[in-house]
Amino acid sequence: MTVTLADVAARAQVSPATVSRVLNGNYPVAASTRERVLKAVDELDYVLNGPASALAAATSDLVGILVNDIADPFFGIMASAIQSEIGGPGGRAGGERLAVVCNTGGSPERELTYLTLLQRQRAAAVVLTGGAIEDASHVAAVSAKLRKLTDAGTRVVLCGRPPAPDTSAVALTFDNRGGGRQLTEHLIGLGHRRLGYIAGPEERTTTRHRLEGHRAALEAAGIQEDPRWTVHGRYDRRSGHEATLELLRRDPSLTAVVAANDSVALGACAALRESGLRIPEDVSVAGFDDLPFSIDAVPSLTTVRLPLAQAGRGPGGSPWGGRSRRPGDRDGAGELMVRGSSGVPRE
Amino acid sequence: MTVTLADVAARAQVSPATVSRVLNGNYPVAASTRERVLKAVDELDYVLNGPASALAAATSDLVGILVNDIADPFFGIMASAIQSEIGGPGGRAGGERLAVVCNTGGSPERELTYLTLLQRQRAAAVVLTGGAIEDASHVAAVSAKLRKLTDAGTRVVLCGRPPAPDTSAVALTFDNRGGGRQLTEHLIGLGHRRLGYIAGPEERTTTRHRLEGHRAALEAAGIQEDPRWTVHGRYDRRSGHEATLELLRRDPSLTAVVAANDSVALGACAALRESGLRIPEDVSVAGFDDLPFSIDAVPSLTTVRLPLAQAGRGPGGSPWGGRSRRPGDRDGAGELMVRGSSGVPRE
DNA sequence: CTGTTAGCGCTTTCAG
DNA sequence: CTGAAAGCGCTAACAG
Repeated sequence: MTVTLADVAARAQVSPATVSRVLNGNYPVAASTRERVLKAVDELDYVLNGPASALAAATSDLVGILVNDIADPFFGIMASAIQSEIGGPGGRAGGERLAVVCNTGGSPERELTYLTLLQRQRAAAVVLTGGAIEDASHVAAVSAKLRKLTDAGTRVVLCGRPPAPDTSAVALTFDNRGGGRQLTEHLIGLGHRRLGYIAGPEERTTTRHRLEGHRAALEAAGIQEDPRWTVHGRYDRRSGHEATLELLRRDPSLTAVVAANDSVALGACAALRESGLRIPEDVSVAGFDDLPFSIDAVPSLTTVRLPLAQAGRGPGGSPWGGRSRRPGDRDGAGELMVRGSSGVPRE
Repeated sequence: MTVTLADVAARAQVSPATVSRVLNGNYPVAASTRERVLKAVDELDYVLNGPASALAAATSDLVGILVNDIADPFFGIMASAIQSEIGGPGGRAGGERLAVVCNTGGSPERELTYLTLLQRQRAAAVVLTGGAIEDASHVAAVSAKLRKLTDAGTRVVLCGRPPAPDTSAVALTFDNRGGGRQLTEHLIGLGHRRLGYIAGPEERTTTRHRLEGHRAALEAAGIQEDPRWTVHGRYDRRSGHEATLELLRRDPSLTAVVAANDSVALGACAALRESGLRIPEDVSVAGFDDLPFSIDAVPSLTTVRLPLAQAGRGPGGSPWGGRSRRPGDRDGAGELMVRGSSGVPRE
């Protein structure tokens, strides 16, 4: 049947404990013994039983990464960054830690379900990425779960979402508000006074922060916002397309459209073009995130670059290094990327 | 300390065995008893210990999905599709199965490492997505691993890569060869006779198949291929940019560039534009995969659409349904999407 | 540095 | 339909 640690021990003529020590490399073992054990492992083609060792040690090598949409490169890039950060050696069995990417699809229930599943697996850490849902009861439920997780020894990291109060979770945030503000300031500086805004789903922190930044810029410039200028949608291209058509219907005199993210902006560009409008001559467009494809849009997209690839490497050092973030550290700042899709308004 | 099944049993005044049966729902239990148990679970806020149950039952709910690059939507879309396919109820503990997305980064070693990790976790299933590496020793190593996995009861599914001989792995392939051929036939039909090809990394099945399709089309049209017309690179935008410059240097008379995938094609477009060439008037460009952003390129990309979102739903029914693929079923066919980036050659 | 000895928390026959 | 008991395979004190 399946080879167990005891079989290896027998073959190497040592005790099971010794084999375990060799495999985990966390305890001194004589070189000659180690070799003998390793040889036996190899000959028997032995593979450690993960559940058994997790049970005995009361921890596992799993690290859960929750994402809202795995098909969206925004999350893919973060997940990739996080994974390579934790991937290094250091896992219990001398091997790598297993990064578990879980796709919540933006659903609160699934988020909670995955958190429970991860709790059940006694995950070593869980990382929640992207904007959080702002519904009060859900926030409470998540906080409670996170508290249980940290109590059980699971490290919790929030990446791109605000800190969870009453929780020992480390938070690495992005400055969505500041980025949104910069973007709109740039457009205003160009002379725009009538700007449409395609926001993401409501009740999402990212959505709210970006929108707040936009409004702060408007206000600072003394521009009175027209309620017709804001439309909510999803974070995808299709949504950007529809929302832009809606915006145009509501107020054809808009000279700029600011989108919740780059995908939405691409959809907006398409809608504008179909409507016979030139970018940026007739309408300027701006995105957010600076995903790789944004530079290839024509004209290339003016957007805000977020340090997505630095996710998992907090300002206070890697959250995996055991050091938690020092209060006072700044958010991951956004960098305004001015490109071809924004220009001076028509007339 | 942490609540165990025994605590629940005590509170519900039943034996641990009964609690287990209620939780797993795979054994008759009196309704009144069940309720009592569920109530206790709720009151105690009990969470099943995954490792312990995996150890005792010798299986787990984990499903591993191996991807070459999680930041690439090509894989993200497939992973998402697979996850939603397996996500439904049916996991051991009545809950969802935990989909584990593992990022190999295209490295053979990491692929093997993850396979071992998954084997160690006694995964319920593993899905390998995307092109396989063709190095003989690696292929042998992977096959051996897969055989061990299936022997241990893990279901193995190959998605977008050729079947593994001597393995009971289910394979769902994409018709890369046919797609490549269609694309080039389209270009030839337009009048192109001098076509550059930016291939993916060597020793990858996807790369080889797409290239073979391209060459088959060339040959069928009686076009003698010039060795200078093919360049190998990576599956990303940057690579497409560099390769295009190289292609232009080698033979400025090229009238079309066929790229390994859409990202590469975008890079190619950028390089062409920087070189003062218009698309498609001076040079036509074609991609592969039809990722969401491709339609938003300007001009929009002529490409081949692959049924990525159907990954995990094989032609013979879902591979998760227990039914394996019937021999003779056809590959996931590619659909030629003719768009603005391809046109008749100059002159 | 190595062996012995208990469990970790759950599932699963086997009885009742 | 329910309980008792025997592990699943490994780790972690504790001695030597």
